[in-house]
Amino acid sequence: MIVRTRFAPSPTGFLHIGGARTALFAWAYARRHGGQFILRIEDTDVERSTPEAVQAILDGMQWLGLNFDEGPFYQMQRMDRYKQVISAMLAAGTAYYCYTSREELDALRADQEAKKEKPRYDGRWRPGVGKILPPAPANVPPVVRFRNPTDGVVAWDDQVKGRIEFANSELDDFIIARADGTPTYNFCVVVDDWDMAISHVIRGDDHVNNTPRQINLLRALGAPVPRYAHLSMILGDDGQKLSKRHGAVSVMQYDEDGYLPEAVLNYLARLGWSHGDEEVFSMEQFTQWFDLDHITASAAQFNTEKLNWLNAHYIKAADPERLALEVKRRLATQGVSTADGPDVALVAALYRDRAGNLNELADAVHPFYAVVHASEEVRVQHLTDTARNALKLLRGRLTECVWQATELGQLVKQTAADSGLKMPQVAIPLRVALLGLPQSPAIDAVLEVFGRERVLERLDAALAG
RNA sequence: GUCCCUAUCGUCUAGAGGCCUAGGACAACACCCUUUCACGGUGUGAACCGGGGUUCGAAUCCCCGUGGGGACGCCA
Repeated sequence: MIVRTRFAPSPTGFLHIGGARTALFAWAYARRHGGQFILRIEDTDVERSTPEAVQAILDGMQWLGLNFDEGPFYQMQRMDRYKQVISAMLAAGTAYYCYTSREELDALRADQEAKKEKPRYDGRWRPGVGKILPPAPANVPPVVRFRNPTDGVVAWDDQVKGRIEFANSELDDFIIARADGTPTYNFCVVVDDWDMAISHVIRGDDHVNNTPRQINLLRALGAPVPRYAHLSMILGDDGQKLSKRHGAVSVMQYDEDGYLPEAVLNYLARLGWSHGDEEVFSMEQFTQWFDLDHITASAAQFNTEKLNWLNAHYIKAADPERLALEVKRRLATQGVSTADGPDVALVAALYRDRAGNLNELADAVHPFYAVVHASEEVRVQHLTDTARNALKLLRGRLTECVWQATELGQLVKQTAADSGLKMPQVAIPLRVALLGLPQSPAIDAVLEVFGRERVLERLDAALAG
């Protein structure tokens, strides 16, 4: 069997973390089996779909590197096909016109709710042997309903949840085409999955209840039934359902917040799926390991701390040149140019072990390219008279020496000794003088990367102040 | 209300009847490293929702309860 999976978002908002994981799993499954991954935009809700949302989804997919082999397909461009199938169903008697108005439907629902029954269509326009239908009302444009089987059960072996069964008596004759003729979701999905030869439908858990309807539809059409895998949802950090107020943010927000895509991907891969004790792995590994058998059936809570840890891990391992690009991009938005300073990759390499995210990295690197004045408190505490004297002594020695870390470190150490001070008593004031901060990576490395000229410049400015 | 799904450390999870005195990771805590701040290293504490079965034996299978989630649209 050729594996063909799809990701089918509706463009009513950005690509959020839940959608991203669904896309990731569907993508990985196709990759794992040498199949195809298809992107399909479900834009039949004309009211809420926007081109901006389509773009946002595409951007999110691209940032994550979830490349698709076919698509994007747009359902709005497939209207002719849907209408053709609907006519065929009408002709075959597997679908029928229903003239029940929205008002009547509301009344029916209210009545059923009052009786504590499950609200559903009562089949009043469903044709039946020996059943006399009322005359079609003149000015009511009809909807088209699917003639769902009335008895028996629909069942499937869900690849993550196991066997699921629904009694047909629980299902009603749902609408497949609106009064204006446009097809509805459950219908479009079925026709698309059929036409696109989707072998595995990997999607959110919220679609479990749609599955029996879709299977019935597929059968009525004589189409093959794909395999289904329903992923349980992702809860927010606080255990609450994800919503706009609770962390359902765009994946692009993670870019903005300084996350590396591979960290987000790795985190998402482990949220609801596992491969023994493996925690840190590349997408190459993931696509070799991924399977549907090891997906958790229950909902998972998002844990920002673990994501942060992974992000820091990937930053430590990242190529300094790449880090430099990210840092420059971020500094540029703050109006800071790195053109006149030391090589950004060298500075980034100095700081990558201690940055939690790319924004922190950019902030740490910042003082190398723009004078950052130490706070009054820091100056008073560290730039004492004894410290200043030591720095003056050091300054003199710095003009002549070999500009190399080990050498520079020795010099600082020697200066401390000559001034009757301990190493930190010179190193810390030196950090304050150079970077405006009492902490930095090893002072010898900082000096080396910073360069003689700039070091002397900053030292002079600090000693003059 | 009805239907469907689900339940192992605070969190993500390993676990397919004996390998479980329940493993790993994040977080927490302690110690070590150290030129500051970090990184890192080592170690500690921390869980099978409750009740019934089945079985020689259950975290694992079944039933009930409880908790959590989803669905019940001319939304997707």
